[in-house]
Amino acid sequence: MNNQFITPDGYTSDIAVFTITSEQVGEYKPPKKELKIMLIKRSELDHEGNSNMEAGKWALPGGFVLPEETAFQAAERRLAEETGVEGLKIKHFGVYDSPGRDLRGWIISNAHYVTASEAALRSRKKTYDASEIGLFTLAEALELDLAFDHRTIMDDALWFIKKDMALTTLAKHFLPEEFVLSELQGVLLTVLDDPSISTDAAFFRKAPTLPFIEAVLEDGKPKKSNRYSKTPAQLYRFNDFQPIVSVYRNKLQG
Amino acid sequence: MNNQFITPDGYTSDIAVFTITSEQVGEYKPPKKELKIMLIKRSELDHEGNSNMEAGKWALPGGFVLPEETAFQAAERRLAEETGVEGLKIKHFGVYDSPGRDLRGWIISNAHYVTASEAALRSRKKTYDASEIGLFTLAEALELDLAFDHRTIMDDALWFIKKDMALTTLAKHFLPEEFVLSELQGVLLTVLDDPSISTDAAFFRKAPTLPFIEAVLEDGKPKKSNRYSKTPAQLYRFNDFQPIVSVYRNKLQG
DNA sequence: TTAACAATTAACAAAATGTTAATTAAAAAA
DNA sequence: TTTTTTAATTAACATTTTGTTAATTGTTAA
Repeated sequence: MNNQFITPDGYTSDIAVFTITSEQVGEYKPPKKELKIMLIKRSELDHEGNSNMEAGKWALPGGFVLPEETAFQAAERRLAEETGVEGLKIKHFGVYDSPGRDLRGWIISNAHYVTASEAALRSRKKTYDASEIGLFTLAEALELDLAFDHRTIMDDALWFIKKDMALTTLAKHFLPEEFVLSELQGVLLTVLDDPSISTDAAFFRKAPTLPFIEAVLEDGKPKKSNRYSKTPAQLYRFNDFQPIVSVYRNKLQG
Repeated sequence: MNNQFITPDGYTSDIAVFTITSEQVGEYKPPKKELKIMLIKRSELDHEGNSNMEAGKWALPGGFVLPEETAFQAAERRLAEETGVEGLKIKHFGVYDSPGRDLRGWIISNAHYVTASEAALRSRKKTYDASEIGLFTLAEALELDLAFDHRTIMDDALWFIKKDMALTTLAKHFLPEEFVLSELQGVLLTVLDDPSISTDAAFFRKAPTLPFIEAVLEDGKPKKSNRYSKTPAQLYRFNDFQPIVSVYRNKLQG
């Protein structure tokens, strides 16, 4: 087409990949869980040997969207290219288009977040070397001088993760297929600060009644695990129930 | 800059403007409220006299984003240009970038929704003639053959309106500064289907305890209105309380 | 006066939540 | 073998919230 429209200089897809790592803190103890974000270190030269903008800085993975794909597909493609993993939950959460955000020109970033289980993460580690890709706690990431406006994008992504963790069954994507309640609790507590979750008695009384998880059975008997405790703990899995909440129905916290 | 990146052919900002109209159904009765969307009819010729793509079809208002502004600012600008109204709540909710969505080329749409009170709507009507701009009920709008993928965008916008109406104090933007409970109830019922809202006894018992609204006082006395009833009804206003809900705290509906 | 009617309020039963204390099961120590 | 320890429950009960039905209130209009 002829240039009858004012056109941007580029359209990129950026991805904030989050995972929650488990650190064994002792035998028969629930592991310490922590939210981490995956960042890449921008190389000095691009594919064509030209020096790279913002080289050497840490940044969100991503790249230019191709004309025959959507930004969502580009995110899938880049994730597969960079991590070798497919099937992760990808969600668009914002667009970054402030003039001057990228010195290369008028470049629009379509931002996504991804929630990956530790298992997915493990296969990633095989495709990248540690000098180019890293997993950072949020505290660590806040110390870094990130490329472009990726600091803002990361902050916003975190906000969406928190919101979706509270409002949806997002926790599912950080957990194995079958999990015990303390694992769910641990995942939730990495981003949510709520006494009804952090108080064991309250959480363990309420959790088994949550309509979107169900106890796993084996030969008709409750399936239990000793992964994290001497006492066998009931295994649960998420079902397809989509919970709905409303500020006009439920008790509210500020 | 030189074209070292693959570039889109255009970047647009589209706006789904929603309002809730009140229809007087009788004296001393709560009016019938209905959600409506504002659409414009695409003219045959563009500003330069060339024939317009998708001419004659109804479409969301919007337009190309200029290089020195964000899509959000473009939405503000276009709204002001088209409706003469400023200060409306504008919210980004999605990006539409499927190849082929616009026959003119690779054009990315950054989509927003706007929630306008009827008052804001009234001033709009002065700046546009009825043949080019229209307010449609959602039922009416679904009958129309909308331009581009605006049907999809509109459907998605509606979904976000419903979600935000349930999860935030979005209703505020559809109401006057001071309102009676039946007005709030009416607004909510235009998009939410919930017995705890539609059942008068339940709603009127719960609503006065909602932390994000407060009774209006006048000279230290409750301020009341006879707008919609013979019995004076208490006036309320929204305060700044930001309610938080969670699927792990509250009773859930499917 | 009385009927009508939206807007409440009252009263009470039913559910859900918060909290403290007990119980359970298996490993590890004595 | 017995006891201790610890995470994972379960029990019990008080407190809050919610759902529901029935009454009350204040005003207009007949």
